Amino acid sequence: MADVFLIVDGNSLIFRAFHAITVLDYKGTYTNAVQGFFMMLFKAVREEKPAYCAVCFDEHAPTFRHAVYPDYKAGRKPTPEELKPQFPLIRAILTAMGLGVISLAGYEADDLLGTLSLNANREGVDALLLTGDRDALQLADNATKVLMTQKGITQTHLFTPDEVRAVYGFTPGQVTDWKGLAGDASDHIPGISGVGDKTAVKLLNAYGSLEGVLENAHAIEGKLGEKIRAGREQAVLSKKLATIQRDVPVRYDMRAFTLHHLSNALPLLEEYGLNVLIRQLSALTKDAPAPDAPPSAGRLKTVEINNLTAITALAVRLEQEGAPTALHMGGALTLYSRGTLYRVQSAYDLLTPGIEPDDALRALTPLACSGRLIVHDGKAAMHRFRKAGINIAAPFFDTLIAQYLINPQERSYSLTHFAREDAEGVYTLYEKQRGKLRAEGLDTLYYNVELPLVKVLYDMEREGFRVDSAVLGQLGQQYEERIAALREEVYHLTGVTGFNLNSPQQLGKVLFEDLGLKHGRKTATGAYSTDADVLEGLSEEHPAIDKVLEYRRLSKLNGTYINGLTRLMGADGRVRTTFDQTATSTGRISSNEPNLQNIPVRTEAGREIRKAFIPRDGWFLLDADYSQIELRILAHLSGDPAMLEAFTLGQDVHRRTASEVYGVPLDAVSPEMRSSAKAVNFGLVYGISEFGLARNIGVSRQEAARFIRTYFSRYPGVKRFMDEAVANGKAEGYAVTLMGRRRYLPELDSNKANIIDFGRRVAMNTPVQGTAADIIKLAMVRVAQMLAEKGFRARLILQVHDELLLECPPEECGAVAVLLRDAMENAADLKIPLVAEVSQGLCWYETK
DNA sequence: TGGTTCACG
DNA sequence: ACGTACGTGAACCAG
Repeated sequence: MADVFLIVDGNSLIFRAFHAITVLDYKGTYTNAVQGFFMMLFKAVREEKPAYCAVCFDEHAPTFRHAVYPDYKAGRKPTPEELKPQFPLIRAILTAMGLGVISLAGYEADDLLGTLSLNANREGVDALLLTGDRDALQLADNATKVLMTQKGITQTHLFTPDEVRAVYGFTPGQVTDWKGLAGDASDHIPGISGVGDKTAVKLLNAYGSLEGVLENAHAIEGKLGEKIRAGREQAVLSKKLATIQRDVPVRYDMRAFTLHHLSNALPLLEEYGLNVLIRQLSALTKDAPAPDAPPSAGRLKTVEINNLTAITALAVRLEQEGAPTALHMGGALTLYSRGTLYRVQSAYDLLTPGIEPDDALRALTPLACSGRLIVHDGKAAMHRFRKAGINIAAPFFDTLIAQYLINPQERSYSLTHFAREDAEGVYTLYEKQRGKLRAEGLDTLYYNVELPLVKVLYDMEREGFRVDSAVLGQLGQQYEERIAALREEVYHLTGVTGFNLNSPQQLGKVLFEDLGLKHGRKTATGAYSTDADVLEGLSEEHPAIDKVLEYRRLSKLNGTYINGLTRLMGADGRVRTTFDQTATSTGRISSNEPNLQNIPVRTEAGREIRKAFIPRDGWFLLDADYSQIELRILAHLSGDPAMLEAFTLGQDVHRRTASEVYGVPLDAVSPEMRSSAKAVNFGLVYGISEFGLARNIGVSRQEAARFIRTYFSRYPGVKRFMDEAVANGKAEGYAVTLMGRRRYLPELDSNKANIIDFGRRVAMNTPVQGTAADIIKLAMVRVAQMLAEKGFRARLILQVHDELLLECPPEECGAVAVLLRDAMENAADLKIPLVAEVSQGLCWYETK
């Protein structure tokens, strides 16, 4: 048996539903038509089990129609106020369900029914038309049946051609003739006045068609004959009005309108308190086959945007007040300017001048919930919709993220730099980027990692991190007391009172002029450097130095972390960072307002601050850390045998390096040797330079150079990798990560040695740091997906480059810890294992 | 606004 | 003879 395509006359059913069901008022929102409409739809789905389903809507082009037929449907009553807002809601629910929502300017729903059914038949698919409009009976044939609504909302009558004949006494082909003669008051088709249903049937039986009747009108006697002759023109026009067009130029993809995603609308139904529908839908989907694919990255690649008939692109530009300034929908452009939304062309009645921005966004719910949203900065759009009370789907395509992948080093990614600042611009940009991503091998990274990450980060931003302000306050008080004491000590010890210790300039003057200490480096601007490195070198020279260093450390902690964090705490006791997915040249994510990626940990005084970062009551924090991920990546990328072996054997990699470089057995490595070796390993990751290494471990440049030479003789694979990274960067013009992320290296073509050297270090560092970024991003997407799939309540709340933090209810901790570790360790398949360590605690301090 | 410093990976 | 370890963000000062 052929598949069935259920095609619904939306307008007809909605009006019927509205009048059939007593008006319901749910928190000020009328939903009676919504409920009635979906009850009818569900019944048809339940009984007829269609494979595909689309709902068609009228979309008038008033000027055109009125010019041709001035009196056309002039008597139509205006849509009741309580019904108007239910149209967009119904479209939103349908779209969320993944069903077709089809309309085209200048065409009525029945023309779309005629076209869609004919197209389906041509593909060997049967059509079932659900409508209350008897015009549709003309479409009945062997492959198209009509399910006509009767009284109320539950009774329907199934019409085949035979059934039409049995009930009405004429064939489907004669429906238009019949309408031409008898008219249809409900559809405002005049027909011939004085000719009713019965008479029309008799006339058709006698003469076959309207034309037959008119040709023989002269022979019809009496008053009837007069009326027919007088109504000739009316009749011809009426027949024309009743004739359904079957060649509407509408574009859509029937096969995309499966019934596998109906339950995606449950959140929306819940939001409007449509409990009856929730129950019916649950029953309906219980024994339905499983969806063909979860809503994941895979689906994103297969959806063809050109086949969509609904709105396809939306640009939301967020200004300071957060109002959208330009909205664009499926070829129709609407502009929002100074409090007024101007409609150029629109499918939505809600988009009229004077509308509130939030209402405009609500009108766009169908698109936003459809998973077909193309937007510049999807995460911001998700937040903006959420502010209007709407939870939208993850973006189908994010031009901001695409632009970042194409070149992660732009100064700014604001839309104006890349496209016209409206949705048409966004759409055009999308089309260009799609090809570019594919051409540059960035497809997989984009669709499997960066794009799905947008929603993961959105959820993390919404979640936030609970902070105990009492702990923070207490700590702040301790810091401040100590800071005040230190300030006085410095004034006393230096003999200079009242200068600003926070001013490097003033401090430099006191230390290097007043006290005459010998200055170290100078800064780029020629001032005395007073940074910690320099001061530590002077520690023995003057007792004030150590006090200054401690003052600096505590001021930092108090200013940035105690005061800064307190300022940014929400009313619910949580801080919410903003993750920036386009901030770094290497692929890392950054965090700001507040930056939660630089909360102190290295010193005990600072680490205390982590005691203020806590889970919600009764829950735990889970903290998962990659162990030495960058060195593991370096080992993988270089293939160096000694380095690979260190990780294969599970050795302490810095100790192994020391053993190699100093030529001593592993157990003969002293802490100092290990420390120097560790600095070398860091240096390698950063793109080694003798100068940098020398400065970092405090040896001469010559010694550092010898150190590096020795290292490379022990790790020739690493040496080869570094040389090749630079050579490849020079040849290709960019550095590349394991997953294909690029960073361009114009520095290598500079004629300044220092710039070229910088380019060389970047060429060496980017593949390492960038690959680590690729890997943890993929792990985040997988963790989020697995938590959702398994229905865990645990959620991601923070990423710190090689570390993931989750908030987790106690009963899930064991299972989630395992899931986390697995996801992180299997996010990439390297020549050596990736290792992630998970710990659990009641504050961030405890998880270390 | 840019410079300096310092918190993190 | 340069100026440098790679990648960030925030606070503060100076102009």
